[in-house]
Amino acid sequence: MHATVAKQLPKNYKLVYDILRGAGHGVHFTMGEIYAHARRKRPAIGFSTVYRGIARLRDLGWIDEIELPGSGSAVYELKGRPHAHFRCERCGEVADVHYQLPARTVARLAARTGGRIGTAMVMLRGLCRRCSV
Amino acid sequence: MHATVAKQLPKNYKLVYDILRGAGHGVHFTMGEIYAHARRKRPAIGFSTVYRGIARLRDLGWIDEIELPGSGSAVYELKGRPHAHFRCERCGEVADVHYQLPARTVARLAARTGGRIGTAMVMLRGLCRRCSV
DNA sequence: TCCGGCACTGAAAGTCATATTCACTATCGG
DNA sequence: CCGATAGTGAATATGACTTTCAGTGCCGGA
Repeated sequence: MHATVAKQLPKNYKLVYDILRGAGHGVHFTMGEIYAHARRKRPAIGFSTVYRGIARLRDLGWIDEIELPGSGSAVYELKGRPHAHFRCERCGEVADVHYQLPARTVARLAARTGGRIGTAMVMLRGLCRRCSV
Repeated sequence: MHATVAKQLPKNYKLVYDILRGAGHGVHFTMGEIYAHARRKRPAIGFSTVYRGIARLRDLGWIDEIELPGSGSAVYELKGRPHAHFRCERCGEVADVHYQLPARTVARLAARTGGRIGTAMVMLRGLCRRCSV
């Protein structure tokens, strides 16, 4: 994986990346949660550094930033294949859903709008299994 | 339509609704734009009143609030049938796209997550026709 | 080894779009 | 006319980023 390149990252940014990588795919963190984890490993680290680390990793394409409509804050996860997200309106939990709009559908929509579609995101909202009981 | 019920709205909320209704379907406004329009019609109106008007109309289900991932602010439009949104990454324009996830697909995803899916939103991002030249 | 520079850092301050609080005021059923 | 309730504008608070500032550290070249 990115190991060899990762070595060139400033150590604090690497620390941030390791938090996400350690959790694995499908685990989501808010900026605040990542900061909390980072402080546990390196108490003197500042919020700005974690923030800049996230920004760098996102720009490098190593992590995905998911903007949750209506939640006020974004969540981050290890870069993976495109997928949809489900957010429970009661507990706020965010779960990955293995689904993406068929390429054919996206192409059809692009033709209809006359522009170029870069990304298509699907956001599902409702009650998760636990909260819907 | 809602005419009879609309009469019961406080006049300032009705003013806000009329701005959206006057523009028709498929036209999007940010909170700030709505406030600007409102002031033109009633210069003494306060931001809070417009804000509360929007909140009320949204709760009544007369307008839709669309949270645009990564845009920092939501846009509002007259309530209509469910549809997807396309946002140009260059000019920021938001356009309606007549498409919604097939009910069958949503049902299949709900079964897979084990929860209940209330809404499914599709957000497309890319370059609009004018910006993609 | 010593130096110049640029990347990296933490704390603090700034931004921006809402949300909420406060002290009235207008309205409506009696 | 009255009291309760809803509506109002100004001001303030909030939350999540985002940028600025004043160093610090590290690296390649002389």
